[in-house]
Amino acid sequence: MIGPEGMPAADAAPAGGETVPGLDRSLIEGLPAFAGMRPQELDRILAGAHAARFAKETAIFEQGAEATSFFFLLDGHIRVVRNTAEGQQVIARYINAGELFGIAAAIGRDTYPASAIAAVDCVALVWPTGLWADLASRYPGFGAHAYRTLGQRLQETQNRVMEMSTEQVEQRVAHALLRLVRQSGRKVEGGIEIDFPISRQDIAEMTGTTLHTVSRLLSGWENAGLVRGGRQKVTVTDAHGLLLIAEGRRKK
Amino acid sequence: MIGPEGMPAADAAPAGGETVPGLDRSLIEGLPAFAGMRPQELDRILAGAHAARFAKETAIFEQGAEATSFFFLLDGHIRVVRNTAEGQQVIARYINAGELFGIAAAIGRDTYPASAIAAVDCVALVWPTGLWADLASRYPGFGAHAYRTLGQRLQETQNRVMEMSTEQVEQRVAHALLRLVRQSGRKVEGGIEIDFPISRQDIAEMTGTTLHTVSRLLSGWENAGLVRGGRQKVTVTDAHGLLLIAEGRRKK
DNA sequence: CGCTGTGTTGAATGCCGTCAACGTCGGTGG
DNA sequence: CCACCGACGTTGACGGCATTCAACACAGCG
Repeated sequence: MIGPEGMPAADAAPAGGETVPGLDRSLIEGLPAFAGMRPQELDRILAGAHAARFAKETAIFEQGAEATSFFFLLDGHIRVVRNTAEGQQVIARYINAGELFGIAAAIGRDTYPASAIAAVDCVALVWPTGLWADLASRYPGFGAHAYRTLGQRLQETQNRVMEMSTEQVEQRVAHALLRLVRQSGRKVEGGIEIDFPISRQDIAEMTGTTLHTVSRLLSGWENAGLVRGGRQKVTVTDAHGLLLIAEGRRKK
Repeated sequence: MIGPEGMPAADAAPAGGETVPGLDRSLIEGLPAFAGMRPQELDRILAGAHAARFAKETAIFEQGAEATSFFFLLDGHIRVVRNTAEGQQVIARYINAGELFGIAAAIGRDTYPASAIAAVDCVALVWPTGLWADLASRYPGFGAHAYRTLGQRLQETQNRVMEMSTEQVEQRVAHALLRLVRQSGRKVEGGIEIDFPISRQDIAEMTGTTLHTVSRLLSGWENAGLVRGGRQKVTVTDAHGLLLIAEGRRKK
């Protein structure tokens, strides 16, 4: 985990945050997105960025807004949300520390296709969109990593379409939980806990169901000893058992 | 439409087809994917490719196979299909003439994430995967177009997730039909026809439902004068009426 | 100490998947 | 050319899963 230590607080920062002088290359060196770069290249990349804090439950950018920046999450967890014309919302994915996000520029868009909400207090690097082409071409490894990320997200999204097409709600929720603990899990005694606050409603919006159904399923699983619930908290205590449900091979 | 005329037939070609000498740059000049390139650049790009024919209902590549090539569809329509572990299949999208496909290389994959099946007889340009990095960096416009395409597909896929999360089957099928006629429609008297053979089962696999439900819906819409059906054929006769259904604003 | 957001649980409705049977078209081979 | 056969399509009946409606419990916070 990348801590915000030494990061000057920029409370109530405007979207895009405030410029923070003296970003240290140790923040990003060794991370996959910046692999294989020499120290002075890292400095050059950081020279175009500033760091910003985003308080829990604030929007980092909004769906439909002009894509003025792209981001790299240093610390925290972000919820990417899409709103339908009718006002319903769907959670597209969660972003973890170490991932690029808001890279509309990379795919030639000029507005953000979704909103990004800080699930907890977050710290991110922010670059102006105009720097994308420059960075991607000057540091091919960086661009390649970004496009690989994009490809992975496309594939994950298609997996989700497949799940929604072929599986029952119970299996989809189980799959979603397993994905969450794999991508954002934190070991605690007795299981793996999802590392950020997540409500039944959130899980419902990830799986295309209702909070009622999610609540019922979690209650049942808790009785069966597969998970432990809590307010905006889920701990998986028997990942293997949950996998059986996810794959529809449960006994009953 | 780009015709296969003058294209030497390469029946029973292996995946990847047979090399066809003398590809003419007129095949691709003026197309968005190759916009802004000088004639000799087009020739250079074509020098690395060969053209191949793929007979209707044959596989151009298979999910999980090593990604040895990437493709540009000159003529025809391609069905991109993903298979679940349990043997069910889901149609990820259709590819039309003028689109790149099989670009696993662009996102750093070494196997194809889905299968590509020729929905009709097709003609495609084929490049070895190893040429991707070269082409994308030497001709930035080409790379940018490919990544834009990728981004559009990601967004379409996410739209589909939203539809499956928030809409009823009836609306999803209506949306799917509208998308098909918009992307692959051919004007006929009395409406717009989907330009390739498509069965009720295919539509079901696009929308996460069953052929029975699709059949019932199409029958109903035919009685209401919105579409005309046929064996592996659908013609939309009242796109506006269908849009009302798609958006859930139908009278009854 | 009340208010709001979150979570739980019961009951009823209904969409749509499943099962079943039949009809129809088109290609193929005799 | 015609008969056959398999793929595709239609329609009815039934039932189950999950949403919807409703009521209540509980926690955190001002």
